[in-house]
Amino acid sequence: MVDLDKLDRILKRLEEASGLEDLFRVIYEIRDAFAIDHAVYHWVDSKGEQYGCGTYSVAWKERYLARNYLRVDPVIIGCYTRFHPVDWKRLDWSSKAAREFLADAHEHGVGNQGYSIPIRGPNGQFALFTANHNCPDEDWAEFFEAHGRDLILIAHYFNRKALEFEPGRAPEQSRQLSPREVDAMTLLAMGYNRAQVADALAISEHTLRVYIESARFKLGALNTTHAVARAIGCGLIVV
Amino acid sequence: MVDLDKLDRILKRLEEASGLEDLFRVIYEIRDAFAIDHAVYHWVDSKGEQYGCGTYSVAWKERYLARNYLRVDPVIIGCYTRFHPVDWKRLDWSSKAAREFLADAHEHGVGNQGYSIPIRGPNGQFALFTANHNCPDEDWAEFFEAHGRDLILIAHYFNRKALEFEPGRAPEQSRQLSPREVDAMTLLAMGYNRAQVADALAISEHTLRVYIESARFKLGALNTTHAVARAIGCGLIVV
DNA sequence: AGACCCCTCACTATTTCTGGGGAGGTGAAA
DNA sequence: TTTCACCTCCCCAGAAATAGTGAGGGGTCT
Repeated sequence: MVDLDKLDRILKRLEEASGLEDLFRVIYEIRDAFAIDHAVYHWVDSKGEQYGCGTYSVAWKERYLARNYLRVDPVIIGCYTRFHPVDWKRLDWSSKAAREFLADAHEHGVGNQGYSIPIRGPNGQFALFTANHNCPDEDWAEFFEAHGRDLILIAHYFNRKALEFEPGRAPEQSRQLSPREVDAMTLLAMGYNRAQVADALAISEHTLRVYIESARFKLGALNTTHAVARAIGCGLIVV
Repeated sequence: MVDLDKLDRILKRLEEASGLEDLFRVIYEIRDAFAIDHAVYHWVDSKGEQYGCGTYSVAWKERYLARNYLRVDPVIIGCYTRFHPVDWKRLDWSSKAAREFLADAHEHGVGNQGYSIPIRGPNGQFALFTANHNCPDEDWAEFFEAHGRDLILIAHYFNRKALEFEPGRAPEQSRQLSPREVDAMTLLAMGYNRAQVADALAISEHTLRVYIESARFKLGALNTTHAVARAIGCGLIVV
């Protein structure tokens, strides 16, 4: 087990990190401290932008992006609906695309065992912190039994720094919707059309339109569907 | 400082909790273990529903609900846009409503010092874990310097259980979309209109429409916006 | 007291989406 | 081998959303 001093040092290093390069250095330290093959922090934006920081090979990182694996990767898909950190074995690898993805990953040096921790920040920010290794199932179970808590803390501190470095994320209060706008977005997300929403809110359809347009404007959305998608992605409404 | 055994015991208790009553018991243990006046877990839904579990007096809890303090409380408002755990002193107490709220809270036994940890789960779930006490600033700074990490872990485990107990959050992976449908939903969620999506996917707009209708049918959605909302909500697409 | 945001309502013309149809080809699983 | 889900294409009429304006009353914060 990683002793407290080691964990302490890693968290301190994370706290003191002053740039993305520092994070990149720390991720290697984490890998070495836990004696695993790979440690990876993977930021996924609600806009679909992503930022990875990890010990995977450059070739694999590029391939991941080039093949748009973000939309296939069961780790992303699985963790997105979970709070609990998850062992890769418990994810859904049944689809053909997922199996091909897995095979491809193995060929690029990704180990067979994985443990991923979902992390969420304000405005629908989402990230994953993953420990990856190549070993038998029993060893792996032992590993995350022993280090699960450490990894949660590391994931938390890592994301904290990553958010800090992310430009244009601090004063993002602009993305707040007024109560009426939230109502409108919520009902639209529930499948009602404008006439029904206006009726439900007991306002004229003209008024409703003003809300929708206003919300669209605030969210920087191109149309109603986009606005609803963003509102959900940003956690402004619940579906 | 709380020794490891104590933290260990609390986390174990949280892991093994089998009902909301258990959580209620554990929150008192946490308060005693850290020797503070209050410990509170506060779930806030984007719909405005809330669920509190803490050592505050019943009178204060009722007053909080009755006065709809959720919309006033600077702790909620401040933490909602932050990832970092936050000392109450660093929040914005400048508005009149906030100062009145604070005075009212003090009168109901809430201590002057607070340290709140924002926690987020899937589907825009949001909760706070708060440590509250009555003491001088220096003592408080020392407290969360010493116990910040413990509290993060406790908050994480607490929320994990709370999500588990929440009905209607069961794994609902039943509805799967075909790759093309996922593409279509994704691009629609990104704000493209049908012509643009069809163009991006290099298919005719008619074909695209078949995908959208098919996805709509599979998701039991009433229209495109609804389908996109559900696809996001079910984690079928990443926005 | 002025600035600013929120809520409410109105018009017109244009573009886009929806809900019914029908039809052929491919590939994987049973 | 058949079945079944998937991908691709087509028509049309009616319903819905969008763009570009406008205006007035209410509240809150500085």
